[in-house]
Formats: sequence, C-alpha cells, structure tokens
Amino acid sequence: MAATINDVARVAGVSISTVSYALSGKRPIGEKTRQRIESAILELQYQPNAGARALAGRRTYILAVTEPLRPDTYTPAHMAFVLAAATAARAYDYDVLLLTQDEATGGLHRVTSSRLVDGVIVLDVLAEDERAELVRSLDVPAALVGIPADTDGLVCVDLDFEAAARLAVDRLADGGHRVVGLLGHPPSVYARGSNFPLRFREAFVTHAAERDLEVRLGAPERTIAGVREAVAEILGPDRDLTGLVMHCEDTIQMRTLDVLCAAGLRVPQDVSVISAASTFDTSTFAPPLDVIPLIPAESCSRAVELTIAQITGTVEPRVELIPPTYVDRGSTAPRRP
Amino acid sequence: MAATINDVARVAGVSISTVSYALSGKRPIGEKTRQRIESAILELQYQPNAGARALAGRRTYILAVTEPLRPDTYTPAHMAFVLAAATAARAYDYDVLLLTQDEATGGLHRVTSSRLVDGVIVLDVLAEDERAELVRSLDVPAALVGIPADTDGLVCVDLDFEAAARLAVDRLADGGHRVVGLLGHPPSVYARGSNFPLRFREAFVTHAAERDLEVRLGAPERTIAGVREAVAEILGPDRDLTGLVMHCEDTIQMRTLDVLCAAGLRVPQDVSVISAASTFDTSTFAPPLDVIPLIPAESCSRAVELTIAQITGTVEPRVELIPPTYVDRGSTAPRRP
DNA sequence: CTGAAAGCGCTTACAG
DNA sequence: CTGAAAGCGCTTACAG
Repeated sequence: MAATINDVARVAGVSISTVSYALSGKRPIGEKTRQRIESAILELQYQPNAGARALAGRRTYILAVTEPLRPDTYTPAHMAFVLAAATAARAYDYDVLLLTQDEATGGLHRVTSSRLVDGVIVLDVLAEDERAELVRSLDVPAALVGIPADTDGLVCVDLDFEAAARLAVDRLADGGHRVVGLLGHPPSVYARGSNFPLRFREAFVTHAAERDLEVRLGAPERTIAGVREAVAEILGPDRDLTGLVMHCEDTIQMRTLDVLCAAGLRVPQDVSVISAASTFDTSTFAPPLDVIPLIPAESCSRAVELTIAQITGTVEPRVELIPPTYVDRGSTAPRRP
Repeated sequence: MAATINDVARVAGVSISTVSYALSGKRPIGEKTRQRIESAILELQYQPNAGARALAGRRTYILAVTEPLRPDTYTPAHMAFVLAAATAARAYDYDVLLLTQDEATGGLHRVTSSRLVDGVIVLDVLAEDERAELVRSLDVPAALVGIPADTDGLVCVDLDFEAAARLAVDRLADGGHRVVGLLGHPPSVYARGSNFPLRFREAFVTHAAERDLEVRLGAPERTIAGVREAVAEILGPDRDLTGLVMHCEDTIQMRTLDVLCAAGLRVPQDVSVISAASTFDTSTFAPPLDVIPLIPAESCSRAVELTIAQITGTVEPRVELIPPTYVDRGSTAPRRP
C-alpha cells in the first residue's frame, strides 16, 4: 500500500542507496538527481518506514520520558516538564515515549533493552530514585532533570535551587528586612524525598543565618484553613515578619495572598513577597509577584541535548546547574522603619 | 552486544522460527523445547528487537496519544486522561507516543504514515477538530475520547454528559428544589468550542425546563473575585436559590464552597450542591460533595480497546456514551419550606 | 557522483 | 511438533 524506497528509486530512475543518501544527506547528490528524487517522494507521498529505519540504522529517533506522576504530585508543574521535554525532543527530530508510574523501572528496562528508544529523560527525580540506579546500570544515553543523592556516573540538569534560595534571601536582606519567612510545600512533599524542596529550604535557612536574618518556616496543607494557619504562624504574634518567600504550588500562593489581604497586610508596603522556583505565571496574581522562575523548557532542552549528544558520541558525567534569575514585578520594597 | 533470536536459538538448540513461535504462542511447542528456550532467554536476557519486530511483523505496539494541551486548558484533568490512556495501553502491551500541540496534525500524519504507531487515541476533542478530519482521511485505527460535531466514520467514546446533566437536575427536582444554578467553566472554555461543557449546559437548561425549574447560569473566572461575583449573582438578590450544580475545575469548586461558607450558607441545609463530571476527588472537600464522576480510566480504556480492535480486525464507526452514575455524599437534601 | 549488495533481527507462509 | 528460507524496508560499507 504505502510507497517504499524502492518505489521512489524506480520513479526517480536511481538506486535505492542514492535515495537513502539523498534523504540523510550523508553524501553529496547531483542536482538533477536530487530534483528527480524530490519530486518522486512528493508524488508518492513517501515516508520512510520507521521499523526498517530502526533496524538498519540502529536508531529509532524516540526518547523515553519517565514521569512517575505519583499521588500527591503537583500535576501542572510536572506536566509542564513532560511537555517541555516533548517539545525539545521534536526540535531534534525525536519523538517521545511516555513512561508512567508502575513502569518506572520495568518499563525503562523494557524499552531500552528492546531498543525501542535511543535514550531516556528522567523527570521528577527523588533523592533516592531507583530510576537513577537503573539508568546507571543500563548504561544507556540518559539525562536526569533533578539531582539524586548519588550522581556518580550520571548526567544531571537542574535549576540551581540553592542559588535561587540565596538570591531570594539577598533580595530581602538587602532591602533591610530582618525577619523573613519561607512558605514551602505541604509536609508530605518533604517526607517523600523530593530533593529540590529540601535543597531550597536548607540553602534558605543557611544563607539567612549568614545574613543575620531571623527565619520562620511554614509547610501549609493546600486547604484554605491550612494556609491561613501557616501564614498566621509565620507572621508571628506581633506580625513582625516583613519578608516572605513562597516555594510552593500556585494554589497555595494564591491563597496566601488572599489571606494577607484579608489580614489587612499590603504587598509590598507591609510585606515583601517573592515567588521562588515557580513554573507558573505570577504576573496575573493580585498583586503580581516578583519571581525567580523555574523554566521547564530550559532544563528539558538541555537534558534532551545532552542525551542526544550521548547517542551520537560521548558525554562526561556531570551535574549542570542552571543559574537562577530574578524578575522584578514590584512585590518587594525596602523595609519601612 | 545484545542477544538476538539467533543466540537464543543456538543456546536452546532449536531454530529461530521455533523461538519466535514460542514467544508469540502462535503455534504449539513441545514441553522440553519450550523449557530450553525459556532458560536460554533468561540466561541471555533476551529482549526482541523492537525495530525488527516492527518491520517483519508490521506492528509496532505503539499507540499515538494526541493531547494538544492548549493554553487555558485545565492541565490536571487532561493529564489524567493521558495517564489513563497510557495505563490502558500498557494493559494491552502497547506503549504510548505523546503528541502535543504544534504536532496536532503534522505529527499525526508523520507517525502514522511512517508506521511508527499502530493506532491513535485522540484526547480533548473540540467540536470542530482538525484531528478528527485527519483521522477520518488517514483511515488509521483510532478512537476519539470526546464527540466532534461531525462523527461520520469515526469511533468516539465519552461520558454521556447530557445524561449527567439530567441526572443532576432530577436529583434536585426530586428534592423539591425550584430554583437551581449551574456554575460552569470560565467563558473562554465555552468560546473555544470544547464540546462537553456546551453539551452539559444545554442539556441542563433543557431538562430543568422540562422539570419546571428556574435556571441560573454562571461562568466564573478562576479568581476568588470572579467566583465571589458569579456566586452572588447566581444566588440572586433574595438568595432564593437552593440547588447548585458545579461543572468546572476543582479550584473554582473549592472557592465556591469557601464563598458559600463565608456567606453563612450551609451545605446541604441551605443549599444542595452537586459536583458534576468531575475528574478529581470531591470527598476531601469541605464538605464532601455528591458527585457524578467523570472517570478517565473508563473512557480511555474503552478507546484503547476499540483502537486495538481496529488494528486486529474491523470495528464499525460509532459513538459510545458511557452512562453517568451518582455518588451520594450528603451534600444534597430535600428543600426546606 | 552513483550502484549493487550485504545485512539489520525479526515473522510467517511453506514444507515436512 | 519443528526447520529452512523468504522477505519486511531500510542503511552503509564496498566498489567504481
């Protein structure tokens, strides 16, 4: 039914190897020849057979993307990464095979050893992640978006969460704030061993100490009551807190702003607020928030790049940290006496 | 490097065709033979090469899943469908190739005509959806989850949203409620041409008229202010509304409950509330809500089933509507005089 | 600049 | 119940 390379060769009056080389560009083709091949391809609507190409070329042009999507996972952010990975892959003419939960390791094993995929992108990496182990032992082209506890032999890419935390602290300290708070993820997220919330929190505490700030930590549940409670606690009985950093889901951030507003606290006049390592758009919040963005496209396209580099050559194991940037939207101000 | 079927055959002392048949089960194998083959496979850690299998067997065991993930799309719900499709596919030993936005039609064309995939699952179908056209003209095994305006020649599966709307209306009407409201999606969702919100709303209005109810419609924005405004409007100046159906995102539903609570209205004593066609868990809401669930696993596994049936045989074009069910959690009560 | 041919690793009639 | 062999549709040395 579908046209094959033989059909194209016949119609163009050349050999199939010439057609193949014309397609891959791996050797020079005469001008008239290339024209004849091109029109034959158009005429026949030829599309190379993926299976044959994979078998002969030892390359499927498919990348596995594993994203466990665990319960309690914050879907929009994780999906943003899946999407970014897919988009980045397409930019290199790769397709993406989606591997989810139950398949975390079994599926990875299956698709790599059957050569269904040329490489692997690992998303939502835990500090202790069996997928990291597997990738290491499988010795397959791969990149992790996130940093496991043991990075030995692995290629990892991530936002520099420690630097992001320091950036937020410095912004507040430089503004003269003395008492600052961190509103983090729900407790279960820290318990699960997701590594970046911990990395952020530790760096936050450490650097705040270095800058001589008093630090208060909150880990609110998603409910309105949970947020209200955490905010009240972090503000303190005297409401002496004047700097607030939020490293959590958009729902919690929006609710926090609701709560501050209801409490009669103005941003930034009474409290300076920074949204840290956020994947969502804080410019539509009321008020718009200063943000240190976490850009999925950035880490994912680098991860794809490094994976493909491994497919076509060699890449030294490494941990690449992406430097954070600060976007000012007027939600911070110097502390008022 | 990796073991091939030839290695297995050699180690087991049989021909490669016997190994192949042992693997596929397409012809009976002697007991001792099967044992020898099995242990050879284990010993060599043999995994059939996907490319070779695709080429010779004309089957890749991959399904394309297209989910545009448009801006303004409600990610968690859509992801739930992608996940459900992936899970359902794996149950049939199929993998899933993820096709996103820009690739809506171009990608579909590419992966089907290169025989990269055996079939297609189309998610988040619009009333006018170019993917529906494409699937029709490509004549590839496919199923849509959702109902386009023109279903001619297509296989479609979806929750029966009309029946769901009637179910909700009947519940309220039977409880003696006379003034009922529908809190729907943000206006942009209706504008976009997503078909199920419209199907639900129309059936709601029609059936409420049949049951002699006064109907009020709201389409709030996601913000707290937007919800507050819509709820106030729907309650009416006299607050004579006693039945409320919500067909919208969880954020809006949670905020609506906040607003009702703040207004001093109790559920179900003052207002009976039903969550309709919801993919999320309403049992953790305060209060837990009666729900007519929309279960992604249901429609997706049926869609996968019908697609695979097309791959292996013939399936008549059809529109399959899944009957809704009602889960009582005590958020509705008879109207008090 | 181009072609003839081997080979990638399977599946499946065909034969016994 | 099992084997020998053709063939799936490409890529890529090898040769000219």
